[in-house]
Amino acid sequence: MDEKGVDSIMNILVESRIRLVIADDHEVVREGISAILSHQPDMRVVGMASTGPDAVSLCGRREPDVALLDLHMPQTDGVETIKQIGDVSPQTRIVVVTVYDGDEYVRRAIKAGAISYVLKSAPREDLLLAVRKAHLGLRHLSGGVVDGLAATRGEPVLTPREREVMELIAEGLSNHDVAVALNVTLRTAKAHATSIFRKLVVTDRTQALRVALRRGIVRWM
Amino acid sequence: MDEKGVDSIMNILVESRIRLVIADDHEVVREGISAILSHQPDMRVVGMASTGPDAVSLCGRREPDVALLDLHMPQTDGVETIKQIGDVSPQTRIVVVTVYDGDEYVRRAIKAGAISYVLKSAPREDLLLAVRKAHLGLRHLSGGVVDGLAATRGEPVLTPREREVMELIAEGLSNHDVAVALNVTLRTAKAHATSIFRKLVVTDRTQALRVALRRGIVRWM
DNA sequence: CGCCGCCTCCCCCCTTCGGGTGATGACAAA
DNA sequence: TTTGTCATCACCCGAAGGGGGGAGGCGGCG
Repeated sequence: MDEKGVDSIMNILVESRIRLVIADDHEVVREGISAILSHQPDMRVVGMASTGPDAVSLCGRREPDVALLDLHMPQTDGVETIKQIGDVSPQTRIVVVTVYDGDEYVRRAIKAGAISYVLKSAPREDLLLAVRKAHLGLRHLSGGVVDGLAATRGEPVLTPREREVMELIAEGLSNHDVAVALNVTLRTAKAHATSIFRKLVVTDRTQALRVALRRGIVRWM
Repeated sequence: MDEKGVDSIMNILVESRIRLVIADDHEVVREGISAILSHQPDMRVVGMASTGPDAVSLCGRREPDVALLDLHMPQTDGVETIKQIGDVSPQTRIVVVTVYDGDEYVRRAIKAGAISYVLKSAPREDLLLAVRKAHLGLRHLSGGVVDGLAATRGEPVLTPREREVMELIAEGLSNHDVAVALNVTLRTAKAHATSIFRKLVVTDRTQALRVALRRGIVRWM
């Protein structure tokens, strides 16, 4: 093979690399993911962002094959960001990379359009596999995530109204204040609370807050 | 200057680099910190660990100038790890690198022997500055951390017993169960709870849990 | 020494919470 | 249509939570 042939093959290889965008508010994490991925011969990081809106506009401009996205960024609703990226760059597969393994986070992210969910604590193989599978349109979930989902499978899910009440409880509101906030009577607020406690298998609002935080039913800051 | 001269100067430079150990349970974070620091001409990463005990033994073997330590690692008490590193490698300066900005975390880490406290969300300059200052024995705190400490300065501090009660409350125990757990009467448990609520400026245990989590008075998982 | 903070316990009082049980209308799926 | 879920509201009632005040022992500290 002559020089030209090698060159064109090289070009094809470079051009066919998986084009990646990384979005995370922690610089060390961006650098870490970038360091791991950009050493892969079949991958290429084409942009990084540190906020949700930046990530959206970046994906709109670069239209990457895969976007790695942290759900938790300041002034950013992770789920909303996923949807917006889907709007501006429909062919981009979104891999959520985060520390949260609450099953509600996973559920919502997947529902919003994310194809995969990888934990920051996962080994790098997991991350690499998720990216490559995502590029092929295949779903991939970190081990811990799958366990979490399996453990809660079949468990009752909070209704929208109940989740709303749960969020107010998580903010420290009493049943009375919840009732006022939602423009319902105290009885109704209590009924929702009781239903929530039953579903979360707890006996009071403090325990409910614990479970809701762990499960990702309410977000923390 | 001849070749040999250049070589020996290079050797001196390399040998005089700040020797670093990185401990974090998230591989992407380890890689990120490593990527940022190892590109600095005056720094050199001599080891990485992913658990507290590993970090301790690693510091014992390598005796680095600076150890970057995440407070939150599985099966690991961050404060205890700091103390142990101080024991096995007294000349190592410990820089805590973490996501938590609760002032109690900072207080405890500093008290246990950490010289600095940097947030993962801080810009890389902050991290680099902290490492260089730590090497010189100078304290450095991330901006957000300083604010957090300033905001709570002069505020009442929970007594040891109160913190103990707060932790039980955070685990979802009722006043009665707290009393049983601590082998005191219900009145005493309630008295502690009341005192805690007054100090945290809240009206009930659910709000107390919120504040305690945010302030780092109790740890989450 | 006296003072103060901490921990312990006690009293009374009222509010809030949570369980049990039941009911209504709305709306959607089968 | 029947069935089911959801959201709303209701009653009773015991348990728990929380505020107020007070008090004794104990240890540190000026």
